[in-house]
Amino acid sequence: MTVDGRLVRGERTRTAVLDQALRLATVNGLDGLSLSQLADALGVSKSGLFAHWRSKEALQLAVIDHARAQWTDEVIRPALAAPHGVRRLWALHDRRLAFYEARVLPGGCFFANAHFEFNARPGVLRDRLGAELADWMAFLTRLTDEAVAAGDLRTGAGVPFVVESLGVCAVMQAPALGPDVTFRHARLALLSHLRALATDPSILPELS
Amino acid sequence: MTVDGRLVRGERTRTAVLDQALRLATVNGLDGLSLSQLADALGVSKSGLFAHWRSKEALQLAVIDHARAQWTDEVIRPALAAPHGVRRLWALHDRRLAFYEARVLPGGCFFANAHFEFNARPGVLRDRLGAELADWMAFLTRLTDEAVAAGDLRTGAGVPFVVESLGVCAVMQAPALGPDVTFRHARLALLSHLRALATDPSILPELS
DNA sequence: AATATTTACGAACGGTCGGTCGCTTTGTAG
DNA sequence: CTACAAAGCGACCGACCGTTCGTAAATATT
Repeated sequence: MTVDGRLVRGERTRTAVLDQALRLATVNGLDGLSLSQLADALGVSKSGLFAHWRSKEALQLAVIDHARAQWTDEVIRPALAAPHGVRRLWALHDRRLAFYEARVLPGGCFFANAHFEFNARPGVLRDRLGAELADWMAFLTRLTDEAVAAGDLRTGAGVPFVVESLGVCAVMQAPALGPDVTFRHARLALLSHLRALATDPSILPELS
Repeated sequence: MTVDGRLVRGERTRTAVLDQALRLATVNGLDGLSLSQLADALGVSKSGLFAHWRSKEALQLAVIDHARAQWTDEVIRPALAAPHGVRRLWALHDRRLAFYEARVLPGGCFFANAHFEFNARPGVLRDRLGAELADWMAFLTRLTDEAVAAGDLRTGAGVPFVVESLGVCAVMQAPALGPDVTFRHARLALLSHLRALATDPSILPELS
């Protein structure tokens, strides 16, 4: 069971390209992403990119996959370390905002940017992004339902929408209005919203 | 006191161009806006546009002005017809969502799209958009403060951020998750949030 | 009537875009 | 050693981009 050195090299290159492409896409847009700029930033040739993806659109779809994997690794998985219930919901929000604050992606949030970029441009990319959004909201709904089932929340109505709203608005406002005040608003707002619905508000943290 | 026929013609053209440019910008982005497409859509020549704006950037700045004027006319002014206090705050949210629902702009919300497009691209346009956002949040804060001063709300802390969050998230999700359910979520969420803070929740409407 | 200004046009420019083609290099397999 | 496949490159293509220039028509001023 040996490995093909050519394939591992290809895979390594592909990962490096997707990392850079993801970062560039958050700055210039998923469509504004230029293969020339991408190749230059990586020190490879533009035509070499076509050895890995047959078209720009194929690469864009791969970037979406890559972004989802990163989101899962750096936001969802850490949040799942929190105990079930409303604390896990809070952990997800907190972790998400920390992801934005750390400026992992120079353009803030890949998915938020992409949703707004493609919300009126029919095609494969928009359909794909729409499916990602539906998945994400379903996940938020599941966490909310679990918090209700665990007896942490009196009701979960509207909670997923509020969680998503505060996260999206925070990443939109942070560059213009300042990250500190913006993310603090986003945390305080969800804390107070969840506390108002919680059977035991004391299990939610106080902000320092 | 006669008028110069050349100037009125120019002004008429300028308005028509900005109308179309604003619509196109919400679809392809303020930067993705192409002068060729814009000229074709209007049946004028591309070079003719340079008689009115010296560069694409100058036109983009004019589009921002135009978008602000439209927002004032179609969202802010109608909302100001509501009585002072929390009802005016609600009217603003409701009117804003109605603006989105009516699909006045095919791409939903010019400013939300533009904020996400430029949040990592330094330059005149980003600075200008940032100033617009600060103005808008200051306006929301003023309306909130008035609602507190009128005795309608026990506290206004966090209210502007929540109002903005729900509006932005709604226009982001509507195309992918369906306008009806999305805007209903956005309305219910703010209603319940405001009612929880209201001294007299009954002055806020029930959703049919 | 002569002149100036505003509006608008067509043609052309240099530059960048996504994409193709033929080739070389690197590594695997028989 | 040979044959093959994956990775990667440089040159080139047509299309579109924002912009400039010279010009013409309409409308104003003198």
